[in-house]
Amino acid sequence: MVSERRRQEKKDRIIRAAARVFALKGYAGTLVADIAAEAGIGKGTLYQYFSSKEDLLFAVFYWYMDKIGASTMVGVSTLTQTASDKLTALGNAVLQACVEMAEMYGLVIEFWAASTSSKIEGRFKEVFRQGYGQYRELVAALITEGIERNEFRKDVDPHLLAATLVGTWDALGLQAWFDRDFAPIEANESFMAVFIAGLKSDRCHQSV
Amino acid sequence: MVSERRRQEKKDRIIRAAARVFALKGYAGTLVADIAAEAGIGKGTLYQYFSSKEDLLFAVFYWYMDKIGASTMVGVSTLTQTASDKLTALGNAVLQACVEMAEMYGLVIEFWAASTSSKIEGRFKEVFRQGYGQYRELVAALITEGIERNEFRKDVDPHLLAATLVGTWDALGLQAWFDRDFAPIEANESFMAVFIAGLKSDRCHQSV
Amino acid sequence: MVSERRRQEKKDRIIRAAARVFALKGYAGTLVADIAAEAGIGKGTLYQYFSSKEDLLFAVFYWYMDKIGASTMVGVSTLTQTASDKLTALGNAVLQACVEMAEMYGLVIEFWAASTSSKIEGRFKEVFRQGYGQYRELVAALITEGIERNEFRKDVDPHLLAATLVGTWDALGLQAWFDRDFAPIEANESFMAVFIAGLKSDRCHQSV
Amino acid sequence: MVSERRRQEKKDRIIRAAARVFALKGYAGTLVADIAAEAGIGKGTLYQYFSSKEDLLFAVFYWYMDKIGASTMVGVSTLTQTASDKLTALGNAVLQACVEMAEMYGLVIEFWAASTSSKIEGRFKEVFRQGYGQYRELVAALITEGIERNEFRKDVDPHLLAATLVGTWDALGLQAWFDRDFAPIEANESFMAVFIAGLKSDRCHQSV
DNA sequence: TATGAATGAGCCTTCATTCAT
DNA sequence: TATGAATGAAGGCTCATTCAT
Repeated sequence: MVSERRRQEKKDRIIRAAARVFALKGYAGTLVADIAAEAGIGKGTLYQYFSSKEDLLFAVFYWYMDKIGASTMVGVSTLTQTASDKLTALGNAVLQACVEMAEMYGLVIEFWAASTSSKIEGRFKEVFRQGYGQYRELVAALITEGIERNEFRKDVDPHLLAATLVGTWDALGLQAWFDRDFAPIEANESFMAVFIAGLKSDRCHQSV
Repeated sequence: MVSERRRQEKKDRIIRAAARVFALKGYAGTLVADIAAEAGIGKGTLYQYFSSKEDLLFAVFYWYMDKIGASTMVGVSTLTQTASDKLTALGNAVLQACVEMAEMYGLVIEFWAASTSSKIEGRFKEVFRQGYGQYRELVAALITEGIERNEFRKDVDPHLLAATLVGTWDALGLQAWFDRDFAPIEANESFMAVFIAGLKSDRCHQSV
Repeated sequence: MVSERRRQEKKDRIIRAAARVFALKGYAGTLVADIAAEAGIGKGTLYQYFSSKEDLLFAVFYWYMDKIGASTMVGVSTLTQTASDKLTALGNAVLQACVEMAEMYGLVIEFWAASTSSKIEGRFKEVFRQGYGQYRELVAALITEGIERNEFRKDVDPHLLAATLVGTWDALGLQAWFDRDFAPIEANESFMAVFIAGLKSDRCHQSV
Repeated sequence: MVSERRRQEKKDRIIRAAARVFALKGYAGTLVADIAAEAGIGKGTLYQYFSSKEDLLFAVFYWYMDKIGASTMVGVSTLTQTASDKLTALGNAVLQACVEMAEMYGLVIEFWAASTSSKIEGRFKEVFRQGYGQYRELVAALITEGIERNEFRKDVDPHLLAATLVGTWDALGLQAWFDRDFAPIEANESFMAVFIAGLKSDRCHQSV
């Protein structure tokens, strides 16, 4: 029996190969043979590590969510002072990850599409919900922090805004994937300048 | 030969049936037989109106874009005074359309996913680009209008912001589809309050 | 929709084609494509009538049991006078059916083999049991009739003997299939002469 | 190189393991991995002793024929006086072997089924023919002996009867395998009482 | 024109066999 | 020698499309 470590490494290699192919051709458009070829292994070998094409999609999904989560968390953990800066930096970090994995973004769409297919809906939706949930919590916490620090106006609902912000970043990532000329970070900075100004505006008005 | 009018009516009926089924089961998960059954016709008949399943997806796509466009335009055409109000109202109109066609939103994902499939990528991407382009133009025009009316600060890039705003609304619609408890219009109003405050904030600062 | 009658006719044609191929090549050795070719239809068509290869094996099984049952019953229903004659004639009728369907006998072995495969064991075994059960009942009834008519000795167990007789005929059929030079009917007449003499022997001894 | 003896022992162990698994799951239903596991060796090791799965089936077949033959011969060699007793005892010995190896009987069916598969038909059929041939010869010899000893009537064909008797015992064995509640030896004694009475009946009639 | 029975290309998956260790 | 990971040929089944009615 080979070491568990070797096995896991091979699984990872297959997952990354599958991620590339799924992202490029979509789930339905991908042949198991394509993935095997991309991973440099035989078709049968793949089935020693994953029980089905669908199972492999799940594995790619979890891997991707982890990866994105890690990028985001790294971005956050290295944040500095003000809530404003943290928010902007968080968005940029997420979008930076999107840009760096541009060719992977197609995956997200495949995941959404897969969550439509009734058979597997449940498994995907739940993890999606959790992933986005954590993410939104993080953003909401930063907004709340800003409010408590008297940086932001007090009459906003952190959770509603967080949901929207997360959506915005998602959409910028999507757009960057769709149109490689689009610069999502630039757009985000431009946007955040306005948005954060809005978050601070109440203090401004109060000061008037 | 039946009248061209009758033929078009039947095509529409098939398109709407296909839209429902695609939205529910996804493109890959949909059988041509499902669509025929939903449309109340025979499988063979369908091929007298559309040359292939893919062709039908295109038809649904065009139909959907038109429909969304119309909703949006209706929303815009009934707008009132200030650019701020117009922007908020436009977003709400779009989201209202999303909510009303909630069960159709799955289509958008299918369209995105389809645009990944290399075979048909081109056709979709172009129409997508055009649709979103028009939409962004509209939003950018409203922002420009606000700037010119001295309603908004002058140091923003209307096109960048427009791209972001459109993305935000898209994302809220997606989230509403994904989580039926999510209230996108409420979220949008909360968000737009902040965002528009930000757009006006420069004037505020200037006035200080 | 075609008439139910046409559909049933086609099903029968497929079943007979499948029976020929299964008998010739065995279940495992048979390709679905072989059966389709033998039936003169496309592979896909077969699946409009049977949900799987295994399902088709069941259909062949039921068809075969019916057919054998019918032959047997016909043989019995036209029987004449004495229980001795009836028994011999029944055996001959069964073996006659075996000879006529010689190329089908392989099926029986496939059925037995299939009943080993755990997945389907239950379905087969039960019908087998019933089929053989009826058959044995019939033979036992004839022996009982012979006893009551004072044709046969009274100290025999009709059911035990019936089980054995049925087995004997089965085995002669098997042997005839295995070795085309073997004449099962001749063997059966030779055997039944002795066996029936044995059944009558007690009376003979008594008469001494 | 290990001793030839060790090698043969290991081969035997594999054969017995294969026999158990083939009998339980059938040839087609058995994975080579199952056999290896049952034999407590690796899959690859198996191929150092047998060149293929089919080859292993042949080995099991020869092993089984030997084993059955041995049982039978043991039964015969310990037989006593009269031909009647010898015949009954032989049948009982065979059936006793069947009962003792009940879980192995499935093998016989697999062998029959395998002999249907055109690829290997020849090899099996020949050995089957030989095995059954020897067996029938033995029975025919006993019947002839009975005739010569004036124990049995003279107007019977020993070979035809022998073929039938062997078939009967085979069928009783099959039935015992199929229905574990069936008592083949009891059935055989009941049957042989009648059959041997029939074989003696001519003398009776002559004496009248 | 409308139908759905017929079709077969295409693809996922299995598993006997090989081979590097 | 022993192993089990790797392999890919083979085959069951699906489903978009065609076609006879």
